[in-house]
Amino acid sequence: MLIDMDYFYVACEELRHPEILGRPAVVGMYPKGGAGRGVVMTCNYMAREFGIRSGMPISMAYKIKPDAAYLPVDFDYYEQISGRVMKLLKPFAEKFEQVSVDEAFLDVSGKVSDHRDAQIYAKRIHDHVLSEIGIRCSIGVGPNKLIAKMACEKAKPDGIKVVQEGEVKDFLDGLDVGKLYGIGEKTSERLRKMGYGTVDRLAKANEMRLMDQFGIFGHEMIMFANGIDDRDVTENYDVKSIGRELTFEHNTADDKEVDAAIDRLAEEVMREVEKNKKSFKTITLKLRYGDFIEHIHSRSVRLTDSKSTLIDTCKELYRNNVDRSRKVRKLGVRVSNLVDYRGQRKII
DNA sequence: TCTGGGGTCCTAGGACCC
DNA sequence: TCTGGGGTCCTAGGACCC
Repeated sequence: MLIDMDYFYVACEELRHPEILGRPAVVGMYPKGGAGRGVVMTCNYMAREFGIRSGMPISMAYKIKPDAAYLPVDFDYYEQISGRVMKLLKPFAEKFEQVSVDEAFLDVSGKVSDHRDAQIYAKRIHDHVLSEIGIRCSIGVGPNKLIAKMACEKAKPDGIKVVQEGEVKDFLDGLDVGKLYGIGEKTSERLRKMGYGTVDRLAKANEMRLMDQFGIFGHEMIMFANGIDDRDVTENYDVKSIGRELTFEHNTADDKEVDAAIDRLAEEVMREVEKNKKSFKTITLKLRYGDFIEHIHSRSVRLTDSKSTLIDTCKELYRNNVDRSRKVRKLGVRVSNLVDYRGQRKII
């Protein structure tokens, strides 16, 4: 089962701002009355009726619907609600895997006997979340993660869709390849050019030809196109990297401004690193220039948990690599190669 | 209309070691 | 004189997902 909260961020805002209920509403990064440089993160279905979509520049949404409710993102608040939802969901599953703030896989293989049973079980979960938290969700049920996930897409909003083993082929046939999980814009364009525009065509594709073009991914795509997915629902997930980024209000070439941003980002990264009790080895600085081209610069150091090492390394990476002929739009700081930090002992 | 931020995984070349 | 194969780690870039 894949359970996905409907328009989660806006739904959270509706909980604490009931006055926006019944209005088109948008949660976005830096809304600033439509003047900010952010995008729509989530919008409710009323806003979607006007053509507003997540990922759309907030300025565009504002032109379409200036009188919608625009709210700034508050990740801490959404995570708090998310924690309550996940705690409610967990007992319904034999194995439970949270995949994002608003999504989780539940292995319920031993809890239900057939598809009717699954439908009833899913409805119980849906109603429980609605009554306890006040948020609606959509639920997809299938023989594996891939089908559950894609069934959930069909179920949205506020619905339940069960796809049985024998229905998988019918469910996938005729679907655009871009709808298949893991196949985005670039890959679907390439597949279309090769004559594999639909999932059923991809399912029967020449494997050698696909692997020649895409490597192991070519094999995986064919498996997915045939509805085959043997990924397990994995309970204990370990974070692999921690990062923070920010977009400047105006593109900049000012070292003082960049340094201040590095200080801030490093501060937040370290807070998260400490919360997760990790040390790190690799430091990555990301630069996006005014022309939208991104570059990353990284360096591995001795295993450390020191904020000053993080800050100094980032500033060095910046000075050694920045292209002075362009201005910087966005800056990112990330640490990876994480190792569990053991107790109070300093790692030398 | 002008484009966010949090992540994961894969690839490929080069350095280095045995 | 010209030359191996296996493996790991590092860096940079890119696709994708939510």
